[in-house]
Amino acid sequence: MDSNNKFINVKGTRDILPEEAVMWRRMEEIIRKNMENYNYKELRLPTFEYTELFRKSTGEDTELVQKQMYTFQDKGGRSLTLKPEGTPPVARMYLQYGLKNKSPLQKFYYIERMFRQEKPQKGRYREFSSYGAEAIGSASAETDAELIKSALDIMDELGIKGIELNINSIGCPKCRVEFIKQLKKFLEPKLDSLCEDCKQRFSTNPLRIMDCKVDKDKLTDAPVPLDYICDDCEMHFSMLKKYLDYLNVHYVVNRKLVRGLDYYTKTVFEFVHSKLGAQDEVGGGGRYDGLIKFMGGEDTPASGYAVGMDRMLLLMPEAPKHKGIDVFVVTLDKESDIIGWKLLSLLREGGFSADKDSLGRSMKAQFREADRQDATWTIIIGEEERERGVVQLKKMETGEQKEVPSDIESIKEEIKC
RNA sequence: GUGAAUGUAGCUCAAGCGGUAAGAGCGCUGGACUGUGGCUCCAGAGGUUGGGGGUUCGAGUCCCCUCAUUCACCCCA
Repeated sequence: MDSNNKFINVKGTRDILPEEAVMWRRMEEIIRKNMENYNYKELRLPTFEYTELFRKSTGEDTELVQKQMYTFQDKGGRSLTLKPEGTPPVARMYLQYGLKNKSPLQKFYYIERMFRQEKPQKGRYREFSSYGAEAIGSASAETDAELIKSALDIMDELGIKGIELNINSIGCPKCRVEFIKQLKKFLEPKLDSLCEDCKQRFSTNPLRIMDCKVDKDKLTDAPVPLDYICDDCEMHFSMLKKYLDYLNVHYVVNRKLVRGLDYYTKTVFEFVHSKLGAQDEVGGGGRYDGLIKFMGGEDTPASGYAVGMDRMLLLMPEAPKHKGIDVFVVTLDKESDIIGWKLLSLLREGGFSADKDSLGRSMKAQFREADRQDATWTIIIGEEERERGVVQLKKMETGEQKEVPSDIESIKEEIKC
C-alpha cells in the first residue's frame, strides 16, 4: 500500500492492461512459432526452486546470487528462491528426467517470469518475462549459430530494427587458467587504483573486471581471452563466425565481452539496442559446456540464451488495435431485453463475439457502447420488432440497416459474411 | 544498495514573487435528437494538490521527514 492507503502494485512489478496484453500475446505467439520452426520443444518451469540450485550453478560469486535473489524459507524450513534465470532449472530437468536417453541432443525453449530484486529502471523490473532456448548435447558451433539466428528471426518478425549482435569467446577452463594468470599480472600493479568492486573481483572473479565501466580507461591494454584461447576454442570460434556468415548474420566481435554468470565457456554473445537506454541488452547467452557435468550429469556440451521480453516490447512498433466484437445487441424495453439476452447467448454459441448492455442504459448510450466496442453489427430489438418477429440489423460502419427474421439462423446467415 | 529529478481529476498538463471556493483538454455520465453510434453544442460527475510535520495572518507553491514513480550508477533479461 502507498501512503494514501490505497492498494498499488509492488515495486518492480508491472500491470498489463488489455491494450498491452494484445502486444504480449502477439509476442508470445511469434516466439512459439519460431522456436518450433527450429524444432525446440516448450518447457514450463516451476516458479521457485531450491536455493542451492542457483547458488551452485549460476555461481556463488555472481552479482545475481549474492544480492538479487528473492530467497525465502517455507514452512518446512527449506530455503527456496524465485527463479532469477532459466538455464539452471532447465539443466536440472534435463538431468532429473534422464532426457539424454531420449536423444543425444535435446532442444528446449521456455517463456517464463523471472524475479530479481534490483532497483527498477527502464527495461529492468523485479518481475520480468524472458524467453530462452537451450540446446543440450551439441558441441558444434553450428548450434550456437542456430540459437543466435532464432533470436534474430523472432526480433525481425516482431518488427524490431537496429539490433546489434556482439560475439566473443571466453575460452574453456583449460585456456582460461593461462588467461587469468596474464590478466592478474597486468592488473596487479594497478590494483590500488581500481574501483572497490574490481578490487573484490580481483580475487573472486577477475574475468568480470574486463567489463567494468568505471575502470575501462585503465583496461584498454589489458589482455583479452581471445589472445589466450587454445586451438580447440579457437577453431570453435572461427567455425561460429563461418556459420554466421553462411546465414548472412551481421556480428561484431567484442573482445571484451564477458557474461555475468559463471557457467559460460567458449561462445558468448549478446543482442543490444541503442533505444533501450542504460539497459541496452535485449538478450544474451552462450555456451556452457561444463554445467551439466558440474551438476552431476555426464560430460555434456550445451548452449543457450535468454531474451528479455519486457525489453523487446519497448522496441516493438505501435500496438495493433484490439479487435472489435462482431455484434452488439441493443434492446429498447424490458421484454425485448429478455429476447436480446437469449439471442446474445445463441450468438456466442454460434461462434460470434457478442455483447449487450447490462446496466439498463438508454438506447443512445447502448449505441455509444456498441461504437466503443467497435462492433461490426448492431441488432436492435424493440416493441415493434418483437410484435412482428423481426430484428433490425445495422452495419455500423456504413449505417445501413435491414430487417431480418428474429430466429438465430436467419441472423447468422446475414452476419457471417 | 548509491545518486538525481518528479508527484495537482481516470489520462496529459495549467495555476506570477506564497494571496483568498484548484483550472483546461481528452475520457466518463446525461441532454439537444422522448427508436439509432461517430461530428457539433450544452450541462454534470469526478481533487483532502502522494502522506505527515513545520514556517506563515495565509501553503499546490517555502523548509524537514516519509512514501511512490522515473532516470542514471551498479548489474543484467
